[in-house]
Amino acid sequence: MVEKSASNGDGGEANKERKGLWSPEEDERLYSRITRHGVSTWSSVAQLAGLRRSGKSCRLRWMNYLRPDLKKEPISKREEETIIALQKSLGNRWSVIAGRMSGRMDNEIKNYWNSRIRKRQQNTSAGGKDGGGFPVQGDLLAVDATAFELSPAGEQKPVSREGTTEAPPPVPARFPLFACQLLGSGLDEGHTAIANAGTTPSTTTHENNGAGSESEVSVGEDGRGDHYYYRAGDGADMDMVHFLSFDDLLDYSAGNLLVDAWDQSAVYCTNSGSSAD
DNA sequence: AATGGGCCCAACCGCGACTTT
DNA sequence: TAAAGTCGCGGTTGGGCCCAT
Repeated sequence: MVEKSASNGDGGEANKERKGLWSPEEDERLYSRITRHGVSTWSSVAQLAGLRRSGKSCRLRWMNYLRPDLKKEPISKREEETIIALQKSLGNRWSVIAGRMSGRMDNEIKNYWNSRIRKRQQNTSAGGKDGGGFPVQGDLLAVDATAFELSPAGEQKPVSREGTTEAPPPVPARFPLFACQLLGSGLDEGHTAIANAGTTPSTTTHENNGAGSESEVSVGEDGRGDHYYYRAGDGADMDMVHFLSFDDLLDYSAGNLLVDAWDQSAVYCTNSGSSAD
């Protein structure tokens, strides 16, 4: 499908639209054009930059490759966990998932999912797990997607992804959100705690997407400042939980909550009812 | 060193949604 | 209100790289 441009050379038909891989010169033209003049419409960008590319192609190139805020490094384990969690909750809504991750584009996430995670999932299923074959212990379980769409007092306005200079929304000192990831066995799939914790310690309920039931948990500071503990009301079933600081959840450069922030260092055992270091 | 297979990723396509005229 | 233009999304493809043989 990807037609490796036979007419790459300038000696080709002048009006023919180019396809295939982008040359460094084309990248430079597009980058310069957008950084200096912004984007009115993508088709005009192509014209004004002197590119024989469709507006669509220009948009894709900018969004997936040239944008200065894109992360170039490989997707981390944390990001992978985030992708898994959000895909489970949101399905293949890659643009929405990408919108919740800093510096990643839908295409990249989609490719990552299709080439690695999905295959691993298939392998896991083939390996004897029934049903979804997913998740496995340690994975983030079924985040309630709506929990990540909290819009505190309308502070989160949509942010254009089109390379505009629009200022990000104001940053509250603390975001009233807390989340934790279950690491151990004992709870049904779907347990993820997302709690309002404007005043701590507080008590709230945790979501149970799988079974639909709720039980009470307590939420409070762990004494280190930014981390919060999570304890099931019955205090018996949960082996380990995984904590996030509020700050970790935020990524205001993207104007969205950042879920890619599981704090690997903050794992606590609560089986005995006491948090451990 | 050659080659074949698998994997990764860039980029295209089709289509629906949205905006403008 | 309808038509045309544009954008954005998800699915898919195929070239190139890497690794095992």
